[in-house]
Order: sequence, then structure tokens, then C-alpha cells
Amino acid sequence: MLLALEERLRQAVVEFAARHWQVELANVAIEQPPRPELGDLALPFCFELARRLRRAPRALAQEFAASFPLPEGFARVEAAGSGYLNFFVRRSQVFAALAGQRRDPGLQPRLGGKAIVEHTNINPNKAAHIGHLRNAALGDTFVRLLRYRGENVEVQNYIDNTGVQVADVAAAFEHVLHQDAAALRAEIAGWEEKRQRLEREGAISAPPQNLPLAAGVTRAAYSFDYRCWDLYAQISRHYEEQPDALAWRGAALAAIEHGGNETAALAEAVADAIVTCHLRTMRRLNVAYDLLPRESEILRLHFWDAAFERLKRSGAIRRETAGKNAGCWVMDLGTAGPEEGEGEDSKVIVRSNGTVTYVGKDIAYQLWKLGKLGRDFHYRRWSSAPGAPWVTDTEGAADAPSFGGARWVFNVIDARQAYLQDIVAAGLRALGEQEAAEHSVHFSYEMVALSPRCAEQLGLSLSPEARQRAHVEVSGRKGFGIKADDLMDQLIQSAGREVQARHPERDEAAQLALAEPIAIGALRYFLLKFTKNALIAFDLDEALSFEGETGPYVQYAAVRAGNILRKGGEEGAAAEQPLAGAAAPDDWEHYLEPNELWELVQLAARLESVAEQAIVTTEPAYLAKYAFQLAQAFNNFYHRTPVLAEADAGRRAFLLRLVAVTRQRLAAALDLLGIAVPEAM
RNA sequence: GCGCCUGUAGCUCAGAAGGAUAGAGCAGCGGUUUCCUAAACCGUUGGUCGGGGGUUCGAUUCCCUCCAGGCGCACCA
Repeated sequence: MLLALEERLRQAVVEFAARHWQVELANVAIEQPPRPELGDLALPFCFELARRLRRAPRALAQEFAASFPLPEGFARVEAAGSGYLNFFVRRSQVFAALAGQRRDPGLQPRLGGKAIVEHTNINPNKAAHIGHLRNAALGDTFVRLLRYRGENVEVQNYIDNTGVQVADVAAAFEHVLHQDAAALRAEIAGWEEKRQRLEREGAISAPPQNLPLAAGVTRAAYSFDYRCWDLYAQISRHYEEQPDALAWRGAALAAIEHGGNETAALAEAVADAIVTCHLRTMRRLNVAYDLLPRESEILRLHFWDAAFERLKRSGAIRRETAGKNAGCWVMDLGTAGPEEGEGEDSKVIVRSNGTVTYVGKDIAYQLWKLGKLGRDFHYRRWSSAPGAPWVTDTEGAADAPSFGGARWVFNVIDARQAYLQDIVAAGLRALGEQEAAEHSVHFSYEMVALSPRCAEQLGLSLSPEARQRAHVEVSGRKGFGIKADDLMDQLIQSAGREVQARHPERDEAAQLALAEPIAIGALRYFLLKFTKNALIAFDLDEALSFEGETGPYVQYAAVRAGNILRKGGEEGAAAEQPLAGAAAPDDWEHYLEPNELWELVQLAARLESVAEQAIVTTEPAYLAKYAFQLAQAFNNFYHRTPVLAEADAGRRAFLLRLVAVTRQRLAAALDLLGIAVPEAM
């Protein structure tokens, strides 16, 4: 609701300034006064105006306050401090809008077309780990934010099924385990059979159910991705000890790229099976996808050829004839000044042996995402499961929807790849696709490392120097890290113990139904509460905490609000019904006079503003912070304001409304974070 | 060497396009339960915002410089 008021105010201020002072105001900033009694919205533009008009900011503010016609929805404006303008909104009007569950009209799609958000993108050769979870949580939350705003969003999870990491595992099956593709497929079928048997026995659960494993069951016993986790570490070790064996990798890569051979079949079997595991893992975290674009189709459908032609034709790349890159097609980056003089600032796109680098493939893929390639994939469903994503293919299903061709692309990729992402954008610009380049957003985030204490808990022995450092990097290659599923298992177990202590009367299944959303809520919140470019030094004890600034804290506030409404019986239920009509009852303005209550309403009303801010800055952490603040304000209210014991019926109804509104907004904020509200806590 | 990021309380982090007394969580200390369940609440200790310059009426925020840390700069992805 406040978002629409902000927009309206901004516009009115710009018009007024033009009329009254003949000045054009760009970007009218709207802030929050430090204390709620000072007002609801603070505008500091008089300070800027003071410079331009060469007048005192305070005098300008007073002049403005005296003659500015207040837009609809505002009660008054005050000049404050040394030149602030503090606006007070009509409290009951804001509250009525919330109680009417009316969508904030300020929340509008602004991208002007379809958006693709690409995230997760895990190499399909081993189990997902904690770092992958951060990527998925960020991407998925951003998707939810965009959809909340009404944007048309397509979620893609890119599968590099022909890359080095898959090649390594394929080579391990081939050269270390001496398995052929038929044997591997049989093995994978065996894993799947075992999983299904355990599911039937109730020893494990199928997502989206998230039950703990039965006693004596380990994931390693039935998970192919766990098996590959170890195998990948094993062959990486082998390469280190016997560097000659690296020839396997090169041969495997070439064979996979060429296709139609035993190694390619091995790689395909590995990648497909692991993708299935990853989808399952992400499903536990409430993450889903529309499309899985695969590198194999980018190769088979010759996406690169189309991009290559364009790049050559436009002169974006050129064939190097001399120097260390002789025989390669390179792209000049032109970022360095001429003083370097060496002409060294170029990037290899096609190697001298004719194969394409990652950047080259990514330019082609990025062009496709933005509808600029002139080629398309075919599609089929990944599986027959309901809600299964689509996957690219060389031949298509008849009922396949269309994908790609977006106006905006957000690539959730870690900060270490910033340089490469810049090159991809430079490639688009070199092709004359200025707008495509500007609409290709690198949604950059820092990695997740482990705190030294956590690393030692996992059995890594650290040198004294390493122990002094802030963090220890995880390594898939070394098989060192926390697997995503293990972490979720631990969290569910830990939440289960808490639930059991609080709800001993419930049976085990009912307890688990509560523990699951709490555990996942704790995890997602933990991954989202840090701003993107803060490196997370993951600490198990901290992540397992359910108190303080955590997901469960927010969930608990929502549950408490629900408890009041439930115990309020019919009155409580009535408060949850959308308020009929636009007008607020007369006494509401009176009830909202105490700032403690208004503070809660005002905060609840800010959800859309915060969501908008989170989108504009691509910073989901703002939303997480907000959810926590709202929960905090509610807990505060909960303690000092008895609701059901309120004797005055009118005020009681009002307070119940307030509880209902807060609960609804807490749930909405949590939903945007991908977190569910448990029935009880 | 070049580029990007980071440096705020004991620890982990917020401080949105400069602005009103720099905030939270954890940890510490001291309180609050015949209740709308304490996964909560209240109080309290704790800061030269890495150092130094500059721009500005005003700088944690912008610019320069130095210091410290991280990450990038392949015919790997």
C-alpha cells in the first residue's frame, strides 16, 4: 500500500517543484524517518534544492510544507530538522487497504517483457553441496519476487552435461571401474530400485516430503549422487598422483563432444541420473524449474555455428595469425588503454584445434535466451512426474511450449565468474546487440565457505595458520564439503527434537510435519539473510540455531498470530475475512493513534516497497531482513497487548484485524523467501 | 603487475541513489511464565565505522592514497 503512496507523492512533489520553483527534480528520494513519531515518509530533496536555488534548506522545507497540496492518502506534512519534509499518511486508510487484502497498486511489472532467471547450474557429476544451495535459494527467491510483482518469468537450470566434470566421472567409470555404459545403466537402475524399495518401506520419503531417514539408513546406501561424490574425489586424487592419466579427461571430453560412442553414453547416463538427484534435492528446498537447457543440445543443434557466423560477419572476432594465440579466433576486449601497446587484451573464443571455449558457447546460449540467435531447441518433459520441468532435446514433443526469447536475463552465477560474464556481455555488444548486453544481468554472489571450526567438525585437520583464517573453502574435487541433503537431514533431525520437547502429545508423524518446514525455513533464511557479496563462513551450529535472526523466529511470530485468531473463534475467523468496502470504520483512526500499534501496521504495509527494493537491487536479503523486523514488531506487540482479553468489543475486533493482517503479511514475506508456515510451533 | 570485492561492537552481519542520536542477532550480565505455549519479551555492557587526506552546510556512504584480507586475470569451465 505504501508503495502506491510513495509513487503518488513523488509525482506530486515533482509537479509542485516545477510549478512553484521552476526546477526539475530527478529521483526524489524517499526515506524512513528515524523514529515513527516523526512521520511515515521523509523526503530530503530540500537539501539538494538548497544548493540549486541558493537558499536555506529549512526555509525551503517550511515554504513547501505551507503551500504543498497534499495528495490523496496523506494527513499532513511537516518541515523537520534542518530541512526534512516528513509526511504522515492516513493511518486508517492504509490499514483498511491491508485488511481488505488489496494488492498494492504500486506493485507493477516494469521489465517490459519476459524475464529468464537462470540458477542452480550444478555440474551433474556429484551430489549438491551447501554452496549450490545458496545459488538456488537466491535465484528461486528472486523468481518469487519477480512473479509477485507480476512479471512473466521463466526459470532455467543450465545443465553442463558435456563438460570436464562429467567427463572426469565418465572416465572414472571407464578406466578405474572398467564399466561400460550398459553396466552403468544397470547400476543406476539398481540405485533407483533400492530407493524405491526404501520409499515403499517408509524408511525414506520422496520429495516434497522431507522425513528423516529411518534408523540405520544412510543416504550413501541408496544415492547415486553420493556414490559419484566419492568417485569424483577418487579420480581427482588419481590425476594428482598420476598426471599421465589426465589424458583420459581430454579423450573423454572429445568423445563426449563428438557423441555416438561408449564414453558419451557413460557421460549421458551419469549426467541424467545426477540431474534427477539434484532436482530431488532442490525440491526439498522448495525450488523448481521450468526448463533444463543442456549443453549437449547446444552442441548437437549447432547453436555455436550460428553464433560463430554472426561473430565472424560482424568482425567481433578475428583469426589471430601470430603470437601465442596464433590459429585461434579471438575477441578483442578493448578495455585496456593503448598505452599497453601489446594488443594482448584479447580472449580466445575458438581454440587453434577448432573447438569452442566456454565463453563462446555462453555467447551463443545467451543470444538464444534473448531471442537473438535465430535457432531453437526442441523440448520434452524431463519425467512423467507431475510438475516435472521441460528439458531441451534434439527432437521435440508436440505439446511443448516455447522457451527463450526473453527481454531480460538474470544469470545467478558466483562472483568468481564476473570477468567471464563481462566478456559474454562484451561479445553481445560487439555483435551490435547493445540492448541485449544491457539486459544480461550477472546476478553475482559470493561463495559459501566453511568456518574453521565447522571444517574441523567435518574431520579436516587444519594447520595452525588455517585455523586462524576466517574460512576454509569447500572443494568438490577433494570431496570436501557439506552435502546439501546431509545438511537438510541434520536440520530436520534437530528441529524434530525441538518439536518433540514442545509437543510430546502429538504422534511422530505430526511432529515431523512441523519439523520439516521449520528446518527448511531455518536453512533458506540462513542462506538469504546475508547480502549477496558477503562471503558466508558456514557454521553448523549457527545454521542449526532456531533462535534470534532466523527463519523459525519469523515462522513463530506467524504461528502465534494464527493461534490468537484460532482461539478467537468466530471473531478471529471474521478478522481474517477481507474487509468489505474501501472505507475504514470510524474508530480505527483513533485505535491507530498509539505509535506502538501504528508502527506494526506501517511495517506490515511496507512489504511491497521492500519487495520492489529487493528486485531493483537484486538483493533478496532486504526481504529477509524485513521479515525479521516485522516478526520482531509483532512479538513486541504480542507481549504488551492482550487481544482476546480486551473488554471493549470494537477494539477487540480491531486488534484481531491487526493480528490477521500481520499474519497474512508475515506469511506472504515468508512465501517470497520460499518458506512455509508450520501449523504450530 | 592489472582488475573486481571486502574492512562497522568480542563474534556474525545490516546500514538502498550522501543527511536527523550508527543498528540487529549471537555471546556476556540482570530480569519476565497461574500464558493469546518462553523457538518469546524487557533491561544492560560493548563502536576513533581499517589509517590519512579531499569534496560538501553535512561523509560509515562519494573521490584520492596507504594498510590488511579475499577473488579473478588459460587454447579449464
